[in-house]
Amino acid sequence: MVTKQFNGSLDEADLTRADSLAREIFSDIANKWALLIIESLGERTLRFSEVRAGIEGISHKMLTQNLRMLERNGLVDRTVHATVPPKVEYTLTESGQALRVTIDGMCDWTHTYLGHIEESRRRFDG
Amino acid sequence: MVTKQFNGSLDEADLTRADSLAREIFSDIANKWALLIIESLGERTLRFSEVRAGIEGISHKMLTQNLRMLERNGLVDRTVHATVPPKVEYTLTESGQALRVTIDGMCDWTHTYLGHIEESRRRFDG
DNA sequence: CCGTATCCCAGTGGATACTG
DNA sequence: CAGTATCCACTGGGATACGG
Repeated sequence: MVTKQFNGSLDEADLTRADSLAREIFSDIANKWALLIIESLGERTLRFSEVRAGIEGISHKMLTQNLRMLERNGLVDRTVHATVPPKVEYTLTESGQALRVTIDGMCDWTHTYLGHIEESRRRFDG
Repeated sequence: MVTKQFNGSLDEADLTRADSLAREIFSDIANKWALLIIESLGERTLRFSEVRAGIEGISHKMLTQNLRMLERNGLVDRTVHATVPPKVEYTLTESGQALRVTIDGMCDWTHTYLGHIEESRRRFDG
């Protein structure tokens, strides 16, 4: 980008691009299944079927779709073992681990405020 | 719950209930719009229309719906000023603030790994 | 076992209009 | 200005089947 040679910082077009990219990534990742998959993988390496078993209610399709998305964004590594039957393993990358830490925070939050939330719901619903 | 008097910990039924509740809360909150609303509110108090202006692409309906949900779960306070025209203000509660901290973490993460992600996508798509 | 493709329905969410 | 309701297009996501 030509304007960069005139100043060290990003120009407006770059900022816009970076923002919209950030927003796109956020939209990819800020969904229930993606977060649950990351949380479920944790520090382990799991097979497709094991991830599936660990997440109640996720369909085959949603799991595939989200794992692909996470792989594309570099959050999980996918290893195919050329055996019969095939065996495919998933594991979090460094960036995946980094995100997991923040998701752990969300989970902790949920448990910390469970009581508050239940009570708030009762008040609201009544 | 009767069994509680026999031991200090939660019985199985309670655990199941707490888990499914936690899961339900997680499903409520782990969606793009809810997270963006919380992040956008930050430490400020904003009117409905101001929140809307701050979040590109959110529809009137989605904003209302998510604000209601957040209010119900006790993450935002809603104050109606009985003026003409009406003025409704939203602000994060203590629990909302606590969750915001973890969402800030996700945003930081996004910006930290922006480069990694872009490159990973290029590799994947090619 | 894992992945992709196809079909199909239910529910999400946008647009619009009306109320307080 | 904010909320609710109605309508409807659309797609998200489940079920299923087949391929590697």
